[in-house]
Amino acid sequence: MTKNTDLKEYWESKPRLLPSVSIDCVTLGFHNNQLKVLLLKYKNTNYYALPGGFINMDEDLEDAAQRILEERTGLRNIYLEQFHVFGNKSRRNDETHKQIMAGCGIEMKPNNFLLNRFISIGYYALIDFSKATPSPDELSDSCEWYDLDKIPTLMFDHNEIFRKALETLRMMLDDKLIGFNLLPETFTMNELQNLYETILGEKLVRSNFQRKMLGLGILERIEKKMTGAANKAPYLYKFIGG
Amino acid sequence: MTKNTDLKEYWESKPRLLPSVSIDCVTLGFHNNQLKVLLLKYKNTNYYALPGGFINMDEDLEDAAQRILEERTGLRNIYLEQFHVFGNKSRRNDETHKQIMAGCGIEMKPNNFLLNRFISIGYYALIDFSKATPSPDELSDSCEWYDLDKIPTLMFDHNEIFRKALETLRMMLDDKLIGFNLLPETFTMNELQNLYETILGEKLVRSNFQRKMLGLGILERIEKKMTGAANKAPYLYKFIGG
DNA sequence: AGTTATTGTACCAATTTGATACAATGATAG
DNA sequence: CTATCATTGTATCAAATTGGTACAATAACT
Repeated sequence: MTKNTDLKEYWESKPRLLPSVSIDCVTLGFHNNQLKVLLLKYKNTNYYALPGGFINMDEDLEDAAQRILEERTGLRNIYLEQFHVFGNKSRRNDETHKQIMAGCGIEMKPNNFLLNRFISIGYYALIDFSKATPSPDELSDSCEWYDLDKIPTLMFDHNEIFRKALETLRMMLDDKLIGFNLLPETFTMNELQNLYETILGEKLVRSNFQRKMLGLGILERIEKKMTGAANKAPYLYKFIGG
Repeated sequence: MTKNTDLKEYWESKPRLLPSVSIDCVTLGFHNNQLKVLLLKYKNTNYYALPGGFINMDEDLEDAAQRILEERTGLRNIYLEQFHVFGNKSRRNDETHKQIMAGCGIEMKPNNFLLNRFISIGYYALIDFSKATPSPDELSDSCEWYDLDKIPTLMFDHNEIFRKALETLRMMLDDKLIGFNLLPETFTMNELQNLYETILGEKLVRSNFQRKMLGLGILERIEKKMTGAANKAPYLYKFIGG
């Protein structure tokens, strides 16, 4: 499905989708001590957007979100959490839609289903950066990681959706112990602390952080990690859930 | 709109509604030291349900929830909070729907829009029990308060929706200081404590609770409340938001 | 062997929380 | 009019948690 004629057919003869409802995913990864978010750029436009999609008629909401994210990251069974529904009546914009489709060489008829009103269910996804292989969809020519302080202006209300996701993540971080989803199997205490500091946006005192994490009883100490640096080698830890 | 013919017309010629999306409200009040939830009972059936409704095409989500609740309680500008979207593909049941409509003397055609798949956005509402005047909708013959330990089996997944609402409320109670919405303008510290204990489902130590609440700096002490009981009279407090 | 930077942990002060105690106070009973 | 009673507002102290500093251990480099 790369030729425009195929695309056009695809978008006009969509399989049966749940009307009015879409999903947008705030997909976070952690790399080089930086929190990153996955964004699409639509072909031949300057529109950036969160990865998203629609729900098949015979598909549970959560399954739809998993499917959408698998298509963008290659990963299955992603940690994700619903955080808010965005449902203002004028959150979307017909002109933007038309330009995006035009960028793919598709002319949108006035009765195209995409021009109807949609609400969007926001999910945030926490994934292991090193395992994901981002790939764009049919309408976009890039799907890439962006540092949180370098997020461009996104289409519609996607900046607001992102903001709300981060706010929710911050609130849930201690409560649900979800940070580990952003790290590989094994990690050092320093990496874990950097992750927490990045999400919370504040410095933490090292010794207290270590005490707190070890006190939770959810970390298994694996072995020493010889870094090659001129200092004591840190332990590697593993998350033991439950 | 009380005659069946009118009703039938109403349900078959609905104004333009957002397809696939409904709203269900977990409406809580506090009375006689008991937390209570508002439930409907459909006419001539044994089906109980959370108050709910649909979204008009030109209506924001939040406004729709406010409208639905105003219709059931007579109150405007209710404190409410979105807490989850329930979107399993088989969360609703055609047979149940038909029975409910049949209870109102309406025969549902197979293509009735109500028989399509719907997702439901859950809102919880906290209201001043003494100010609400519950009133049933066209399909139900009662709209009443139920003690939390006397909730009947509800239709579809409404018991699950209720459970999730209460779980969310418990988590948010301290964080967002929302409990005050369940009390009248003025209240005693004892009433406030009873409310907290009921929501959290656990006893709290009186002196510590008082210290904590006063320490928040959001309570204004109004005057003594002479109760007529053989003891020291408590102060009345008022919530000062922000 | 000495230097260096970072790690794991110990330690103490400050703060918060849990639990008990007690004086103050409206009403009632004698 | 005084004694009694139940509940309120507040004080107090111990226990637990958190914030901040210190220090020995150690892997690699000089």
